[in-house]
Amino acid sequence: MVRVRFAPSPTGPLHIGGVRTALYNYLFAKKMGGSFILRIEDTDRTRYVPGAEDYIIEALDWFGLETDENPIKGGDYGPYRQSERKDLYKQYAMKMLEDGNAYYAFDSAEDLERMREEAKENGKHVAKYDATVRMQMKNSLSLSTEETAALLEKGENVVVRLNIPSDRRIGFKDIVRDEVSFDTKELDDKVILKGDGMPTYHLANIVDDHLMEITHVIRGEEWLSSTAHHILMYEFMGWEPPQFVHLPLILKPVGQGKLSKRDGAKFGFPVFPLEWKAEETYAGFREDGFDKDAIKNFLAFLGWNPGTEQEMFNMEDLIAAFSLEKIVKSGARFDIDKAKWFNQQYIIAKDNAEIAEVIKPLLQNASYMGHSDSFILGFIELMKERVESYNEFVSKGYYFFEKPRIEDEKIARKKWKDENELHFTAIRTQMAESSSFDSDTVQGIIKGYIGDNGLSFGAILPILRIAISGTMKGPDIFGMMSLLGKEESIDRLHAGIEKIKAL
RNA sequence: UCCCAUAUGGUCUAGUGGUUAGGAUUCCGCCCUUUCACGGCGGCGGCCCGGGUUCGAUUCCCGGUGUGGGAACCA
Repeated sequence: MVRVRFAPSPTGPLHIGGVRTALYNYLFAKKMGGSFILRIEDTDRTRYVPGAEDYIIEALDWFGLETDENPIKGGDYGPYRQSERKDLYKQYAMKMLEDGNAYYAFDSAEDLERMREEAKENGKHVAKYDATVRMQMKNSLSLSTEETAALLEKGENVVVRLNIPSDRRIGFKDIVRDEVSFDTKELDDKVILKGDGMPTYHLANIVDDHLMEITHVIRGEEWLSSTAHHILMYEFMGWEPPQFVHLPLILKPVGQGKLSKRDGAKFGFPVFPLEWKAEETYAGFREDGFDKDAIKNFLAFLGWNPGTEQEMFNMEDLIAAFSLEKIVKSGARFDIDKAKWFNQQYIIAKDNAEIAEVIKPLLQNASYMGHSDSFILGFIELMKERVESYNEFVSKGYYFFEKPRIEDEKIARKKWKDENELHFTAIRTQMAESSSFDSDTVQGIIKGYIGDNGLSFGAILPILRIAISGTMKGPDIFGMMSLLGKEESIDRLHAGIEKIKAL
């Protein structure tokens, strides 16, 4: 039975890279008929951000990445919040202590600082708390039993560190990267239990993954370097380690480094699934009008591909096609253009009624009230191929709900001829007299008039379009007029012509 | 600096000891549409570098370089 977990830390809003990690875990779990677990890694009390856990849950919920076990609904392996498992970790730290695989250390922040300074003076570029300095530090290895007991009694700066063996090669198999190995002399004696009694990530992680019977650890590549520590800890505990899968990181669109929360504002696109409001506000894909399925499809392809040329995948197909072996090894730059393209494709393919559910609140926010469902559905049909986000239905299609602003003044001026006055008066009269006003009828009236009077389409259509919608860009003019209705179309034609004349 | 990982058009990627190195996106052009968009067609653009093995290397080997990550009582 496959069991995987998504284990974010509630230190702020869930990053889009975290969403991808969650997605891959979910896809793998579903593919294998296994369980997908949410575990909250809140062991750092100084970085805890209220609301972050709710945000994580809401984001997963928005994407429909349902978890089988989580802090809210529980499960057979709970609790699922590490802060609630505090006592558990201590036991295992004690076990490692007893076996000599860990030791107490009593160094103060100043002691550690001094150690680092000295290392630097000795020409070392990296200062690690390891076998080379271990015996010069204040710990249960360097101190006598009595001294140790006294310091333990005092209780200041007491941490538990891993006793990393020297001269060993720790190797493991990563499903994406194959064999990876580290020399233990590169590894530091990591703190596993902190002064406040909380475990660090490393301890909590292996204890929980073991206790929760996690079979595959699918996480970001930033963890690759500490995996040797984890393997060693599984060994110390006599536990079977899970399979490891380190995902390539998502990089900035341009420049150096991984995608960060600042990049959103910098490049003008969201890097978070949902909007996050704190001292600063960070944009969210949802609020920016992205479709959740489009984002999932986009994210799935950032670091993975099925090896075929298909790239539009619904969840079911994605689950069927997904495999850990096809995960790409190198980091992927975040490309918002690709995300927008996926979004547009999804909007076009989406059922109008479904789109209506999403955009109705947006229309309300813009104070566009009181429109019938059929009007909204007709509006969606006309606009869906012309927007790349849900929000653009409102920003680009505003003139379906209020009087248009003349945007293409230059074209209007250029196309305006005095005789248009006469033509449009005649057209208005014909429209007023028409008993029906469907798209074909409107088209018949306009084209008929043009034909009967030996005019060119170019003499009439651009002015008509600008009068109705204010812009040269937009859906089929006859469809728009029909949807707007006879009264409104005639009114706009009249008012529009007056405005154009005055330009 | 050390360790680990990684390297195919601008970006996301497929793939191979002999291929015109494929797809997607972006950009450009044409067609469709007397608008825009969608769609269709076409184009620009690529195997990190240097050695070696080989009849032949983008592919295998060695060495560089670039890039990413890590080197916390953070995750």
